[in-house]
Amino acid sequence: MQAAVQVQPLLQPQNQAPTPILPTQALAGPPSSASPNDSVIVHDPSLPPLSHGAPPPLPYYSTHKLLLEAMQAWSITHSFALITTKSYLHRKNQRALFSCSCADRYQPKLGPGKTLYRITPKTKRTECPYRISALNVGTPLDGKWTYIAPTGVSATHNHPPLNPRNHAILRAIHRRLHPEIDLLMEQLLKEGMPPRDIVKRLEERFPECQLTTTDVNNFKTQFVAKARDEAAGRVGAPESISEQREFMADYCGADGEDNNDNDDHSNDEDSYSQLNVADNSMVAGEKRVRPEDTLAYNETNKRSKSTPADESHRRLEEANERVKEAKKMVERSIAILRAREAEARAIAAEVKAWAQLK
DNA sequence: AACTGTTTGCGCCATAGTCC
DNA sequence: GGACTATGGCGCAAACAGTT
Repeated sequence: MQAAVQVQPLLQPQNQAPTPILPTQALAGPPSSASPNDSVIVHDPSLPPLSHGAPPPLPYYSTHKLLLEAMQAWSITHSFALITTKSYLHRKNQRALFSCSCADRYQPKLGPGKTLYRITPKTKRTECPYRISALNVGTPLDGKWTYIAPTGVSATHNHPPLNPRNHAILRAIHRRLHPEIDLLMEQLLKEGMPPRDIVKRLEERFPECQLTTTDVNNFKTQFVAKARDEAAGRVGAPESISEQREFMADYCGADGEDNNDNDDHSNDEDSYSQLNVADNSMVAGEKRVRPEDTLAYNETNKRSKSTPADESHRRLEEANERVKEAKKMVERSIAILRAREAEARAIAAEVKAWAQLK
């Protein structure tokens, strides 16, 4: 079993010159009289001024995701959120671009008569130029992720401080950094507590996250679906493709994808179909299954079948194998969850330490 | 070859509508 | 007024296309 990803120790201080902190007053925001319905980005005078410039020097991290989490922990204390907008290879080095969550431009939809229109005026996108380049100065296997301090316009925001109360990404980041929030929410839901009471309880325990009853209801929807799947016997396998790949990367020590660019993909079609027929849950190297592939496989499989008794025996063995795999996955999932909780606590401690140093 | 932009699909979340 | 549900916006990453 591969060891859980560890936060790398600080190898050396950042050698970039610290970015000058620009005036902390945010650029022109909506007028203070604007109602929440007029604009989503509403300036809340109770919030601290929006930070510009670079985060404090951070230790190296083994993955860009861990670096992002550390930066997110820093950003939410400065009333904005960072998201990954790009992840790519640059001269054999892995790089990623972290942007302010308001960075994107809202893309109007094409309406009747080919006229562009806005479906919703409630977009949180302001084309904010704030961005940070992250790069891996180590190897893909032994990552040493760090960042390049933003300068000039890239170090500024074009919107007021964000309030978690009306900015879902901030709340989502809080939840990611504090897995206890989800655990407590699950526990209270199991006890049958109504959403508004759950919100009150969570606010007492995690005042900074500012959850809403909608968050609780959305969590409840997932929670109920998960419980239904478990009752139906679908346990262990992560749901999304990215989770699946991440899970298998941790589980198998690989990235769940074909690492070798020169791999022969000629058998891919077969593997897609076999995965679909053999197991409804997702497995390593999961690829989406096209209906036509399933039909083609079923036809092929029908022709190659031996006696019904042999077939039943084979299916029983396969089923037993799948049960064993599912059990391993559940154990591994629990281990990963515990490791991530520890990471989140370590990151939070680092952020606190930086805040105190400041 | 390296880099950047666009498209696509999945899942999470917000909102509006409905019901109690 | 609050809970619940359906629907659509948006974050994110991968794949692909286009450009330098």
